[in-house]
Amino acid sequence: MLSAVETLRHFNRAWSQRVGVLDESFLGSGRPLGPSRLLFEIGSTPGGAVVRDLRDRLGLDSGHLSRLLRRLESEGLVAMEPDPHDARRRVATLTPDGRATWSELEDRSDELARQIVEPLTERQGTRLAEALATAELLVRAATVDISPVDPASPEGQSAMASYFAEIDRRLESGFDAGDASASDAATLRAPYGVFLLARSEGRTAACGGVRDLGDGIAEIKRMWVSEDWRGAGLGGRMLRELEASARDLGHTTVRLDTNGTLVEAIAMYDRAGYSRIERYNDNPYAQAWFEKRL
Amino acid sequence: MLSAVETLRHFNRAWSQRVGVLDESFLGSGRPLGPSRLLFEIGSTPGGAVVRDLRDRLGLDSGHLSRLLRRLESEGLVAMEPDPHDARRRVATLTPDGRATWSELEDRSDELARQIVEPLTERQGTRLAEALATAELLVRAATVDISPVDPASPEGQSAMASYFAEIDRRLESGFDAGDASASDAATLRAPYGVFLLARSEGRTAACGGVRDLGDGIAEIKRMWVSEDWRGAGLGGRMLRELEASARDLGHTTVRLDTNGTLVEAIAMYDRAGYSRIERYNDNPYAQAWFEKRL
DNA sequence: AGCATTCTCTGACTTTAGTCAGACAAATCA
DNA sequence: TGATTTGTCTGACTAAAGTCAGAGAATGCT
Repeated sequence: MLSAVETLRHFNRAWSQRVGVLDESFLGSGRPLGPSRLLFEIGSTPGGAVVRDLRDRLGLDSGHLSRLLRRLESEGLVAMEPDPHDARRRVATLTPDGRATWSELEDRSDELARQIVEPLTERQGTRLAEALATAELLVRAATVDISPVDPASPEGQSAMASYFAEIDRRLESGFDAGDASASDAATLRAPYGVFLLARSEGRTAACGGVRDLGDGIAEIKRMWVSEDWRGAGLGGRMLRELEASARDLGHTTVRLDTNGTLVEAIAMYDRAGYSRIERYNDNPYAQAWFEKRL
Repeated sequence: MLSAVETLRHFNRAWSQRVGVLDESFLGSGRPLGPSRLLFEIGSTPGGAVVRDLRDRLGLDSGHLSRLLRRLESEGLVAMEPDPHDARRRVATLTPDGRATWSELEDRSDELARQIVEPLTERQGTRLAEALATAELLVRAATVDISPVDPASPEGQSAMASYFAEIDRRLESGFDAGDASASDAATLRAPYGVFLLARSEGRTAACGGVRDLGDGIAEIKRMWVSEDWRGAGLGGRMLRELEASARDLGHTTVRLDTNGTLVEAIAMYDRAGYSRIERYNDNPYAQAWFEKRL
């Protein structure tokens, strides 16, 4: 039996040999690969793509990208206009011609995928799809970027809002956030707290905060994992990151509370080595309280 | 739920973004990508790589490849010498320096894979490895090349030998091939027969033959799937290809016989729409006889 | 208001990658 | 044995990719 690392290397080799190479030759027919990829990326970004983002996503040099854009522009495939919110930025959108070319690329890419799936029986195709979906979820989970953000920033606020919305949906009684997000903005930050965001491809996958309760005790709050990410172990990872942050901030114990409805959360805390303790706060929504020594 | 094609496209995107790109930047540090890949390939070929094979495997133009080799040679990483069996060919082998550089590439590639696996828990790592192994098997199976070969050719003979060896191993009574492979070489070929080989990366994955029994009836013989390929549905695909060949050769019915020990084979014939018939030959090793109208 | 920063773009390159024609030697086929 | 084919190599290119410095406008920060 091969180790996970070896299996991954094997797979990568086989995959890039079969699919990757085909992909390139398919995408870049007529046009060189660079412009094709760029066109594809612009077309896949609803509402037009900011040049800056394209640079990050494709990992291109700014001069290089600029020239590629100019090329697509002169071919009449994309149109550039300044970003209304920030006149330094420029937004690239597809012209009708560009959209047509984009569709061709789409079709070709579909065709390629079909070539792989087609020789398989239906059962095998399903098995393949399941395996790839699992692998994708795990690989994405392994590569999410977890880093601290300002809880008052737009990103932070929007993550917090997602958390409140879910709690409200899941608790029978509903949930009234009140001015919670304002107070969080004050407590979940340095010097004794932190608010972490897990991001993947610019989208928020999970969040969680640490605040100070005094006496070396920290409290984990607002922990939430996006629907798309359930089952990828992201909750566990976030929890570990939060604990590590609490330790770094000088706390020796972490506590947290939760509602009985959130069964997955409770199971996770048990697994992570938390023990149940007596009520330590007056949170009306809490029904279980946990603690773990760091 | 996404279709298999969509899932595959999704996966491909996520994979090449995370692993593929990293891969390139890892492999090609210091040296450009082309020479690195070449060096890697030469080092992964035991006993040195024939230039011709490298060209096929890497899909390079002969002039281009020649120059890349010259470059690695002048850096003292590879040594070229004529192939003793065919003085037109040249064989590239790594020098000690080349082997050291190769190991670095290996390590870096390992390191990359580890970066993906590491953030996962052990259970998740195992799940990922299983998913990738499944996916790899199926993708490989989907992309094997099945084509007719001369049963007397070295490749054909070696496939046949694998078949005989397995039968001998699996039948309690053992199996005496006798002059079977000589007579196969005569019957499993045009105008009324054929011998198909399934190849993947130059290695034989499966084989099977069709011969003429007269009266529009064909017989499928010597069907065999390599150990490495069990469970990938390659047997079923080979069977379908053989039936198609028989049809193309003008036959209207196919028959085959098998030993009772080969239970997977029997199950496959049942699934593929074959019905059991009376003994139609005097094969002493056969215990079950099947037929299917095309 | 002034200074540093961000964003995009152009100019002026260098490196890689890839193509095509043809030379030459060795092997294969008829 | 002579004509073909196969395999490698060089020459002479073109195209694509990528790098680096710096200009100029817009924004953010204090």
